[in-house]
Formats: sequence, structure tokens, C-alpha cells
Amino acid sequence: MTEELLEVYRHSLAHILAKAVIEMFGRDNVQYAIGPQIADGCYYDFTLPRPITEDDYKTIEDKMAEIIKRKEDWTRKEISRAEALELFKNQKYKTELIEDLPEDEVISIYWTGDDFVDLCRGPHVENSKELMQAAYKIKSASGAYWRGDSSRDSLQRIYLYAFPDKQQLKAHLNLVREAMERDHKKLGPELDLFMFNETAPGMPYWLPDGWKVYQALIAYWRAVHARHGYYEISAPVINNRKLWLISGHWAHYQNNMFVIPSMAGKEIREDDPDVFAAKPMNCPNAMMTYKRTVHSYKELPIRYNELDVVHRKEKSGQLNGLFRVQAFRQDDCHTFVMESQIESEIADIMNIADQIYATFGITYRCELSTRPDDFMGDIEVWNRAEAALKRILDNKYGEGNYEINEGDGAFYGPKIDFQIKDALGREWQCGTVQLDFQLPHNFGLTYRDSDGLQKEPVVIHRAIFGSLERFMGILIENYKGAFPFWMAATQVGIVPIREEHNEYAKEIENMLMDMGIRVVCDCDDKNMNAKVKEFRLHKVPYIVVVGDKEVEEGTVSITVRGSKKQLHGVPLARLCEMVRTMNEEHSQELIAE
RNA sequence: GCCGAUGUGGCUCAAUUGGCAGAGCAGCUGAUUUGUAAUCAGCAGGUUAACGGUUCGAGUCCGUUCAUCGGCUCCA
Repeated sequence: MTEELLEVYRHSLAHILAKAVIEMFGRDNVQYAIGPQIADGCYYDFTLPRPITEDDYKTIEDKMAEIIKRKEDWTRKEISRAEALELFKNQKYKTELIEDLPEDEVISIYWTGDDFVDLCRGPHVENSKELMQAAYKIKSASGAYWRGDSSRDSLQRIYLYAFPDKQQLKAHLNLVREAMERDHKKLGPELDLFMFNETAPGMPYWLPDGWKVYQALIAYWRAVHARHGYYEISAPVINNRKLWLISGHWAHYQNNMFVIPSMAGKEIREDDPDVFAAKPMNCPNAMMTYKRTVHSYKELPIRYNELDVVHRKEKSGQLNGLFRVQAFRQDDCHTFVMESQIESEIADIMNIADQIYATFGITYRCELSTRPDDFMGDIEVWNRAEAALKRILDNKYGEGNYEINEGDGAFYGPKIDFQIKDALGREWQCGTVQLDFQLPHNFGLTYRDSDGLQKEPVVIHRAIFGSLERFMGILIENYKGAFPFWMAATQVGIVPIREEHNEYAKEIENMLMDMGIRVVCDCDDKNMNAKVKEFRLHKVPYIVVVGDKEVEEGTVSITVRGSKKQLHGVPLARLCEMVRTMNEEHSQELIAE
């Protein structure tokens, strides 16, 4: 099955879907918009007399089957603009699409039978009978805005899984089911990693086990940055409005800020000096730390790393587990550089990103976002900065091998984003490198250059994880909760077989603890099988079992997660060597021999 | 914010047309001491998300709010 053929099937099924919906609700009651193909099928957007619910899915699917069985011919016609406008005169979205086409564009339409016509470029099947073997299933229904614009009509979108045959659909549904098993929203509470409470929507609580994993991530992150000349700072979490007025957040970002009046019940007034806001970003405080003293060109670049929690008020309906939260820790850095240092500094950041992502076996996609229409600052500086970013990406990926979002940059500078996929294949922005010419200016930052003149530094905002919360979500799904040894909350679980083995088990626990290993020895009064099961459920990488034989020999038995065979008679010195190696190398695989 | 769905002990789920809120796991107590995924018995655990309405009677029907999920839009 070639890609092209798959496309023909999905495209054609979108038409069948539209035809089915129209037959269900009546031609005059349906406005149909667009129905493109997507990764696992297609969708179609409509305006309908009432909302589609799950009860309708079967009806629509049956209707589609019935239509396909009619074995209607599909005929393509090319028509003039005037003819097209006449044909679709009662269809507002089609009319708008036709009006927006260039004057000289050939307008093609497809008839499916003689009672359904759609504006379409094609290609399609010749006759519906070619779809007899096709397998499809309604995935979901949801709202969607006409042309993705929230100020325009709200349409109803019906998503369809669509494949050439039943086997492929079944295989895909299995993949989806498996992906659901990896869902961090399911695994997180199961493994006691994190939780939420309705008194703090979108603000995760990190539980003891989750916090250990989180801390392991941070420790690794610190170790990497220490070798690249980074210094960590921490700054206030709430600041007076004065700061946000200077940075521009009060004007441009207020809707996303938790604003805090000085007293409970006090109204927030524009002229009240005593108003604070929780920081949605770290940058303004980083500017303040730079500004505390004078700087020489010899000091640059200055790299201020930080891990403070930021709060962003999101509109309801936008929260999503750890992927979209209202309180999160960014692995943020603000680097103050001279313009001439931008390229080498960003190249170094890209190296750090590569190193860190590789440790987790994560693949990412880079996007460059360039100057928007409402940009601020000097256009020459913009051009030079964009050229520098392009050179870096060209060198790394080759020209044209990365995406460029023209005009998508921030108003204060261009940026490179790193996109990473979750278990269901949805992409999330994690790392980001943004150039900023504006904040240093707003805050009046300067350095004394070698020529004796005062100049403005450029700021590079960057994050590798993006937000620790989002990155943890990605990692939980990536590893299905079975973290590599170096990250695991409990790295070694010890199971004494009988009470008389407890003492030896505790000796091993102490020995490993002295090495900084996260170890739990289960001396509870219960069946050893129950202890093993408990450790397995928590996906503990190494389960160490000790009984008569081990006490006598001074060895352990190791059950390695994911491996069927057990390692018997492992000397304690060897156990120490194994765990030390995995920790030091941040290896993803467990040593199993 | 928009469209749709969901909400019952800590967890997984029951509860017929509206008719006594119930089980397994986890927990506690006691017994049990076991070689790689659940030892046995007993006990306890609930304002069915919250608030309001309909009804002789609401987990169940209606309304509002909150939270969560799938999307749209926006974002790390």
C-alpha cells in the first residue's frame, strides 16, 4: 500500500462521511466545511442542527457502509468560478473557499453518485465499490473553529480512523490501546509519582517517589551545565506590578497571570501600588540580577540558570495532566551576550540539548520561527540574528531539513523550538532557544565594551527540558513508567525470604545507602511473593532476594526488571559495581549479567 | 473560552423501570515465616464531586457550579 493510495482512501472516506452526515440530518440542515486526511484517518467539519454524541457514531458508521454498498461512480468535473458559486450557493463555507481561490485556479469538483458533490482537488476512487474493503471507525467528535480562528464559527468535527482493510485498522487500534497504557495521567497515580487536587487545578503535587525521579533529573541537568559555565540563581516567585510594567508583561500577558491583591477581598485597582503577581516567566528577575552591578565585555557571556516555579493562568479546558499545567518549573537560563557571541553560544546550547535528549533516547524536531509583523527593535539586528540561527541549523541538519515558521517568532526576537512526541504521537514543545533584543533595552542593561562605549547585551532565553513537568510526562510515557536505573525512585528493592534473613538484608540496604543508592528493604511480616509483587508493580529495576544460600555465601540473587532469568550468587562487590556503573553512565539499559 | 464526555470508600468496579449504597484489592487486628507477581481469618471504611430542584422516596431524573478527559484555539 503506497502513501498515495492510502491518501486516496482517506480522502474518499471523508467524502463518504460527509455524505452520510448529510443524509442523516437532511441536505438543508447541514453546512459542510472541509475534510482533510490526517495521520490515522481523516476528519470532516460541519455545522449541524444538534451536537453529535457517541450514540450517533454507530448510526453514522452504518450509513457510511450503506452508501459504499451503493457502488456509486465518482465523477470529476472542472467548472468555472461562476458555476462553482452557483452550485454551492447554499453552502457558506464552500462559497468562502471558492471566493478565496486565485482567479485563474482550476476549480475541480467530485460527484459521489448524483446527489453529493464536494469541492475537491482529488484524487479519489473511481467508484465506491473500491472502498468495500476499507476499514473505518469514528474516533471522536469535537468542536473546531472555522479556519482555526476562535473568533469565527464553531463547527463540529468528526474524526475518523481510516485504513485500507480491517487488519490495519485493528493493528492501529491496538497501538492506540497500548499508548493509553503508557498515559502518564494513568501511570503517575498508579506509581505514586504525582497527584492533583481540585483546590489547585493544573498544579501538580510531587509525591515521594515522583520527587525522587524529578530530583534525579535535576541532578543530572546540574552536572551537565556545570561543565558549560552555567551559574544557578533563584529569585522571588511574586513581584510587585512595577516589575511587570517594565517588562511589558502587565500590558501583554496579564490574562495569563495570577494577580495577587495586598489583602483578601481587596479590589485590584489600576492606581494601587500594592499589587503583586506570581511570575509567569523568570526573565524580568534575571534582568534584575544582571542589572545589580556594572559589567564588562570581558565577563560575557554570563549564564544565569534557574529552576524556579512559574505560574500561568490558563483558560479552562486547556489543562492536560503534566503536559499543560498552571504551575511548573522551567529549566530556564538567561544568557547575556554580545551580538558577536550569539552564534557560538547557541551552538553550545544545541550541543547540550543533543547530549541531554540522547541520554533519554528522545528524538526531537527543530523549528525556526522568524520575525513577526509586529516586531520590535532594529531590523538589521533581526536579520543578522536570523541568519546566525539559520547557519546553526543548516550546519546541523542541512539546508531545508528543518521547519521554518515565517513570522512566528516572538515580538522581541527569533527562536528555535524543540518538539517532542508523547505516547499518542501528539507533539509538545519542550526545549526552546529565544533571542531577545527587547528586555535588555526595557531594563536598561549595559556592558562596557573594549572600545570604551556602553552597549546593550543581547539575551538568550533557553530551556532544554522546557518544563520539568511536561518533560516528566514525556519520560513517563516514553519509559512506560519503567525508568532507567539512574532515575528510578526505588533503584533496588530487597526481599528477605524469612525473618532470620532480615539482618543480612539490612546490611545490604545500609551498604547501598552509603553509596547513595535509593534502596528499600521490605522486612514486613508477609509472604516473600507479596514483597516481590509489590516491587514489580512499582517497576523497581533490581529486586534483590536473600535467603539461607545468600547469607551463607555473602551473595545476592537479582531479578532484573524486564528479564526472565534471575542472577544467582552475585557477590556483593559485583552488585556495587553494577549499580555504580549504571548511575555514573546514566545508562538506559539495565545490566543483566 | 468553545464543542462533547465523565465524576460511587485510597484503588478497580457493582447497584433492574427512581425503592435498604455493595464487592475485590489496599488498610487495621490476630494467626502464619514462606526461594521470585497476591497465606488465612476477623474488623473497619460512604453527605454517591458540590449546591439546588422534581418526587412519598434520587447514586439514578432536571438545573447550576467545580474538577478531569478527548478535541479546537492558545502555549513550556
